[in-house]
Amino acid sequence: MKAAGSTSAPAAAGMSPSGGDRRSINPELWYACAGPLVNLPPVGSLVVYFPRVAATMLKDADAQIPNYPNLPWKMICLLHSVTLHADPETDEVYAQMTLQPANTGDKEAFLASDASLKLNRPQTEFFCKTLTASDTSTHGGFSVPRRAAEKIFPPLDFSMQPPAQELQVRDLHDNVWTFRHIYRGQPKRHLLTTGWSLFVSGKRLVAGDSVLFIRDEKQQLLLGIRRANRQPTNISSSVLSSDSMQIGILAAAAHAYANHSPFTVFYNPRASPSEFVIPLAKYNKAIYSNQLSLGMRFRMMFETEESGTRRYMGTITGIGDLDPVRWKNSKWRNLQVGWDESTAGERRSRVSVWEIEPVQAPSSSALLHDDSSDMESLFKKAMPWLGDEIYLKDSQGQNAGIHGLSLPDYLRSMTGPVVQNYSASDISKQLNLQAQMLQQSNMQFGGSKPLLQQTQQIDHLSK
Amino acid sequence: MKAAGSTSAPAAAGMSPSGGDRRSINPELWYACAGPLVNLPPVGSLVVYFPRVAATMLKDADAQIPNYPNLPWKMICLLHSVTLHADPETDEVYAQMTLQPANTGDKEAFLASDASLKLNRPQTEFFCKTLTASDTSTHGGFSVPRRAAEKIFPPLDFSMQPPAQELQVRDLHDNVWTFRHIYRGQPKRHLLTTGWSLFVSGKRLVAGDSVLFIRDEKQQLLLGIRRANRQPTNISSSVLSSDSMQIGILAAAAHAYANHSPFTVFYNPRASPSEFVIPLAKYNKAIYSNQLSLGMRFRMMFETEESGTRRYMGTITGIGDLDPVRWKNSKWRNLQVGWDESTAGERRSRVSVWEIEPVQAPSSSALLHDDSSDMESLFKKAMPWLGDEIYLKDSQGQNAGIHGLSLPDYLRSMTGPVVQNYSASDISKQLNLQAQMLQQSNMQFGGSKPLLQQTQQIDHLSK
DNA sequence: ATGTCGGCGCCCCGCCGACAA
DNA sequence: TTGTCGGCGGGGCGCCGACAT
Repeated sequence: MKAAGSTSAPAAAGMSPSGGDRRSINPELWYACAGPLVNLPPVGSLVVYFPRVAATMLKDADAQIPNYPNLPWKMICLLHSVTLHADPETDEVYAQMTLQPANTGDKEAFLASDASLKLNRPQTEFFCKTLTASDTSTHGGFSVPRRAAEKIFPPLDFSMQPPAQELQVRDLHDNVWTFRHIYRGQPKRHLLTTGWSLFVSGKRLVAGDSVLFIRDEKQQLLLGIRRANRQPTNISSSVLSSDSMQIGILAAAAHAYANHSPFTVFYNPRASPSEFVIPLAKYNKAIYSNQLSLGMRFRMMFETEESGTRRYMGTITGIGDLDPVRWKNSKWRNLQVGWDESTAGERRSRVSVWEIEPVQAPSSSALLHDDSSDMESLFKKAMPWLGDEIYLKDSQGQNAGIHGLSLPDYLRSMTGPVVQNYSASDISKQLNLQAQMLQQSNMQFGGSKPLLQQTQQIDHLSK
Repeated sequence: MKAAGSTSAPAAAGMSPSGGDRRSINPELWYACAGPLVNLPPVGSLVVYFPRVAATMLKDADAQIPNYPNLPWKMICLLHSVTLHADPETDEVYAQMTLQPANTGDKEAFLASDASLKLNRPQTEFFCKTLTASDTSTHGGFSVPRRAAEKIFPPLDFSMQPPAQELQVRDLHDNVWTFRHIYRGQPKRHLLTTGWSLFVSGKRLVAGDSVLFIRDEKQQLLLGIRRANRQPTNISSSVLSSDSMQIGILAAAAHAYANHSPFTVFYNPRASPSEFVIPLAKYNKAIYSNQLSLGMRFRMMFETEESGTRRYMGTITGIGDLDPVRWKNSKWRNLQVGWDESTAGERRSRVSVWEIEPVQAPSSSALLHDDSSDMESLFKKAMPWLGDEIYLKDSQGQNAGIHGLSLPDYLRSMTGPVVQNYSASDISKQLNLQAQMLQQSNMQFGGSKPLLQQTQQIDHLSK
């Protein structure tokens, strides 16, 4: 019974080449690796792209690079495509997005942008564990947290002594890893033994890195990794100076902006401290409906140790551009904040408006007690972003207003032929934002009626 | 005697952290890894930079990238600095160069460029071996070629049975590797045993990769690696699209060209099929003194399997730009050639003028039998590049001539105060090219007299 | 519930000469 | 001269429960 090595598990545990090299990444696994806060905008929607933020992600200093005066701080773009990737060496996940500078006159795209406000990332059963020294040493296997094993792994046959099974798990590149899953020890516990050390050495995992198992819709087991935050590996190696990379990002954006031509950006959710591609509707909503003031309370979502989420509360302590000269009117991270639970530099001291959720004083709402009577001001209050700065030619800080799309036009566009592609309930979901805000405005148009009809009525009234 | 494992070699063989992380790369080792043909121009010299070639190295296709009409095909630049690097992950060697667009009026720099025509890379005792399956398997050690061991390693004490010693070898990052060097077997041979497999796995070497040992001037052993040509790992991963990288290279060059500001380029000698930074004197000499014609015979240097050099002979079969439209007048690889020993696609079918050595018909020389009598035409023949296209504003193909530097001025500049920093013999070496050519022109100014004096005499005569 | 450790069996790493190319 | 192999000895990989937290 002590014959430890006499396991009948196949010796062929380990990586298998698995044919298709360029197969597409499993989105559920990609999102799981990217973390709970990541939510890519859908293809076909409008987004706000911050080229200078993207450039800054590479390298903070502003050395000998041109400043591209004709490149605006933000560009409104149509998101043509999103491709999910994983670095074959490191398994680092990243997304490739094709953007094209666009007019907000693209009605369908604007609706899609609104639609993206609902969470459209796949929600999958998963668990994530940070590897301990024991997990990564060559001395033993992987200790599976009890809840995790019961939730994700196929149930063991407890009539066996000890209960054990072989798990086949695919990684981001569709390589199959084989592990022996056994329930043993005193007290009893779930362990991955045979095959585990090959995985650790193959992926070059060290204590502090995380491993993550999910069960997809077909009950297949998948696994991904998240490396601990190491020192940011010097990007500028062997090919291109980081200066040239910054210039490349800025020049590519400037060229695309001037020609309305498509271009490509890369987004690495775990390496980038912040996003530089934001759904247009999310941006507009935040900019125009959050009444900002010093001392205002807000909540903001953060990722927890084990890939969960939790909200922290904070207070706005300052409003102003990060750098008054170079970042004038960028509106990116222009809020200075303090946190209720402050373990000093743990959380960022600057955030962007669209990252926070304002905390409403529960007793009163400015909108509720507003005595406006004419429809137009009601609209302005309900969808205030429609009036200002919806187009992108504001690189110098002046708002330019909507080009070629009046307020009634925009509303009519929502009921035009394009919208007919959506079912009424789809529209209802996509316009969820407006619906909530309209209802907040105390406009009694029919309670729970589909919003499409509401909008049609509004359209008529506003003529 | 069969006690194989009872070796007294320390078990601590392997990598040592070795403190200083950012210590500078050993130039001898760097050049050895770079290959026998690589010869970086010296700091302070003038070079010709081909921005579009540098961009093309990344990616061949010309997708959505702007064409930068104001960016010339070649830029004459002052080489401010050269830093040698090695990728910490792969040990791939590369160089970082700071360039600044310059006038050829910089006399000192022009001289330095001439000086660079002599081989200034360190010549070091070394050997290079391509690893066999046995060398990289876990079954055994490394079989050292006899000549190599005798030339590079410290001599063994052959009174021992068997003769053996411990070798301490530093890699590019100054990590120390310890190997047991033993002379044994029947027939006798040199082997590296203990410590070798740690090196192979640590560097992730596979059969086909090469390892390279050198003994530097202080009798220290150093080692480097050259990986076999694998498929070019997709550059555009996780940070930047290859489009943006191309744009970055072009825009950085264009910006620097417009502002005469310094910029940075990276040169990877083993990944780049060709150089895009050429000493100005080498370029000019090739362009203006090689009388090109169809059918002309030439020789060209190639790297051999084991890091040696050999010349192949070929014939010019065509003269013309690579792409008549996009690459008009680029002069880069504008020669179509055939090779005497042709194993089909083994050698490139297109080369640049400065890569080849024309084969002179030994019986006659156009210069020798020329009957020109006036000095000016003699100069034109001796240093023909002085008259034409020495400055860089020829992006559209027209030559622009020297700006602000007449022929006598240029010659006088060679004897001006700046030159006083060099000793007479230094100058003699640096002007080696001109010396040879002047002598070819049959100008009898004093035979072996230092060239500085020759030039002064010329300067007087030309007034 | 789970991280670390001592115990220990056996796999395979790695050193050896034989042999052939 | 040097690439590959069979032989084989022992170090360490890796499976086990004990024990602590």
